[in-house]
Amino acid sequence: MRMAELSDRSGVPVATVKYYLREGLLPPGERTSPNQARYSAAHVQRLRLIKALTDVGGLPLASVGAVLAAIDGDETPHSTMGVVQEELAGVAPKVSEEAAAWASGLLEEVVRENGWKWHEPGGAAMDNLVAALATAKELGQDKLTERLGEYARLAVRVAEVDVGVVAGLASVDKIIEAGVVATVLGDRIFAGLRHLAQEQVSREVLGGGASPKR
Amino acid sequence: MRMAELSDRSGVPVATVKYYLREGLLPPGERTSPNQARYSAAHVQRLRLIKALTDVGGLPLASVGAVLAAIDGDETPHSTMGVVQEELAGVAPKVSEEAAAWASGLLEEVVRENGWKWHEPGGAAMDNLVAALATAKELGQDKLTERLGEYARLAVRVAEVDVGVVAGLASVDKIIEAGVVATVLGDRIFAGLRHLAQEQVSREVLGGGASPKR
DNA sequence: CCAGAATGGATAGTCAAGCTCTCCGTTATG
DNA sequence: CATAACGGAGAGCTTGACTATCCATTCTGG
Repeated sequence: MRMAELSDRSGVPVATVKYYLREGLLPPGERTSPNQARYSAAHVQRLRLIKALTDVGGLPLASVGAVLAAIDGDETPHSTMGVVQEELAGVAPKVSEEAAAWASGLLEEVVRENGWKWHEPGGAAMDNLVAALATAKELGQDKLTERLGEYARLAVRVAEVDVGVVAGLASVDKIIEAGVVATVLGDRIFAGLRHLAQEQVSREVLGGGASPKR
Repeated sequence: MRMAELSDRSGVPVATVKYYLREGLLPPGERTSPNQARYSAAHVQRLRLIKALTDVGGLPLASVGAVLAAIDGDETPHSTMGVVQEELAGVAPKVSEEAAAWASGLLEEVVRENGWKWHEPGGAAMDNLVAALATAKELGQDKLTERLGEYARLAVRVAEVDVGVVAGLASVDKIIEAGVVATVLGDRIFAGLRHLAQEQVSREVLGGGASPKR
């Protein structure tokens, strides 16, 4: 297919497709003459993935580029997921030295309790978590951080489901793409479910009150 | 205190504080003369909250403004949380008509299984969830959506902890602010824990492989 | 008490992200 | 063969979130 059809099938405007080509997010089509190209179903799928990562996942295009490069590279699923997590986490906001130290200590405890281990510790995901905990502390929300252990135990349960989603897929490529999608969309889906559940539980526990306004 | 100290204690540059004042995110200080003002500890706290919502929560300033207005208004905790969820969800990405219909059906099932009810159904949180599910469908990630029920059950468990965090606080104001923080930071914290857990579980289940690259 | 720093207020400028528009010379197509 | 579509490149646009510059007051330390 050519530009117009690619644009049509993916729902992405022609000008935007050209922009993605320029930025290297979409691989060039197969040349049929010095200045004509043909695109495949893979291009449509790729555009859909880009839309999912940006619109639903909220990733900046630069991060999408990094994730796509990781998918295309022949890394292991594990290391590809590492890239996804780094990009999904983004740059952690800075917090005060002492709050960060306190948060690291708290997290350390949880890590120990759960018997987690790292070959190369750290990573943006952890930096972000530390920043979020430190921020909660700075805002004086101690109740929230006191429950970290409970959240961690539930997070393990969720992660088990996550891994179940990707395990048992046929090809490595499938596993990688499913892993990326499960991680990025999974966060949104779980957050959405949590919000719905919060409303239900809070009505049960705290009692009525008006339903939230639209 | 005056500008310089407010800026210093909150870590927000003077120019930015002035900008927030202009935008109405920060209430004006108490006048001491026609063109001088004094700020209080409440202003410092407010600035910290703004930073938390933008930096950690990733909310645009306009949404922060809406959330702050809801906090300041004398709505019930329940309706304030509704505003937070609306703003946190943002504008749901558009998806195809049929994918959305399918996702709504799937979600309907989960809602029924869990016995959830709404006075005024819908809301941005649900729109977002539907969009995320529809996107997963469009990407062909059926495994993910098949597990929705499991995720929902775990989400309820998480929500129970969430509500436990805010329940039993002394004043209504405390409950509201804690609720906002727990919702916004809670999403980040849980996502972080989930990512850490994913790495642990995937190594156990899928076996080694290199650790993700930094 | 007074020089110099700080303040509040307003306006304009900056920067990055993510497109979108316009050309242009070439290529397909009815 | 006329006209529509294409690819490629460049400039332009919009939004969001600041940042910088002025300026007329108001503080403040020696």
